[in-house]
Amino acid sequence: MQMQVVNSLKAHGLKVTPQRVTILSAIEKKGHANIDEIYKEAKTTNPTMSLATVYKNITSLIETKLLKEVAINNQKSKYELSKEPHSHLICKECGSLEDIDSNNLFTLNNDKIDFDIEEVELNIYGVCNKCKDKGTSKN
Amino acid sequence: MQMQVVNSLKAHGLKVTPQRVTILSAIEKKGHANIDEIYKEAKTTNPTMSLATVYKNITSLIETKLLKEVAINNQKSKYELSKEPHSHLICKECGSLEDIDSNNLFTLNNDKIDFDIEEVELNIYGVCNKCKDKGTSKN
DNA sequence: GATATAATTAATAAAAATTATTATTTAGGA
DNA sequence: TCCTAAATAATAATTTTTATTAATTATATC
Repeated sequence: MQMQVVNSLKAHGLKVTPQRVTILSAIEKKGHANIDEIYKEAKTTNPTMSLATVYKNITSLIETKLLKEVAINNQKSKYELSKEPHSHLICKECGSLEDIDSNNLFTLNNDKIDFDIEEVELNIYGVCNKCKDKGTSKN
Repeated sequence: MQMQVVNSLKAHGLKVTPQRVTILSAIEKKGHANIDEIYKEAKTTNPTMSLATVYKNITSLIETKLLKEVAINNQKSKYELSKEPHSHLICKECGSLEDIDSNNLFTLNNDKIDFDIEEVELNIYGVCNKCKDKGTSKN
């Protein structure tokens, strides 16, 4: 079995089920995938896998920070294994998504990357000053 | 009527309907809003407005670049009026979204912004080299 | 290794979100 | 003002996501 995936589940306090191993392996194989792609890929290994199981596990895998959601304009969210901070090249034609290293990103001007950039978007997630003052209450 | 909104619609070749004016005004008022928020706000002005109309118009307003989708992890997409390139501060507690100027962003280290940054994400949209070579075919 | 128990799963139903259909209305040009 | 294509409201249909439940299973403890 995928020892890396198994250890990762254990390290995050999740039971090691074949479904979870399959889901994580599917994502690992694909790099990034949306729910349907994960489900389809997972079924090749585990044909009895239920779609609801995929949904439920994606949620808990995100909660335990094993996975990361990548929300994308005009597409269903994709999911990736948690890894070093990085950015994405998202193709507006085919929808493909590719990791890029964020480190040397700001030498991008000199055409080192074969990609027609149409739009650059930086999203900063965190906790706003209101919430910081209020504790953890939702509003 | 909202002259600015009316002119904007005309300039983008869309018919000026009260529904569209209402939708754009609602977004303008809110700054950013998801479908439900737009619908709710729009109904205060136009109580007979149909939800399907909101969906359909959001689509055409995005197609004509009058609106921009902001896909967000763990939330429904929000929509904003097209404007100068900028970034967003997205609160993981309350889900609030605030514009920030991208220009002086990289002096951010020195705590000028009252926001606990947990994650910075830069998404670059465009056309990949494959699609560039292939024309406009989808795959 | 066997057992108890809480968590997980498959199957399914239910709910929520989005898109399609259609008859009617309307915006904008002739 | 009239014509026509586009837009709308109402609704149905579809798609996506979540909840329910009985059966199964992972794992901790013996």
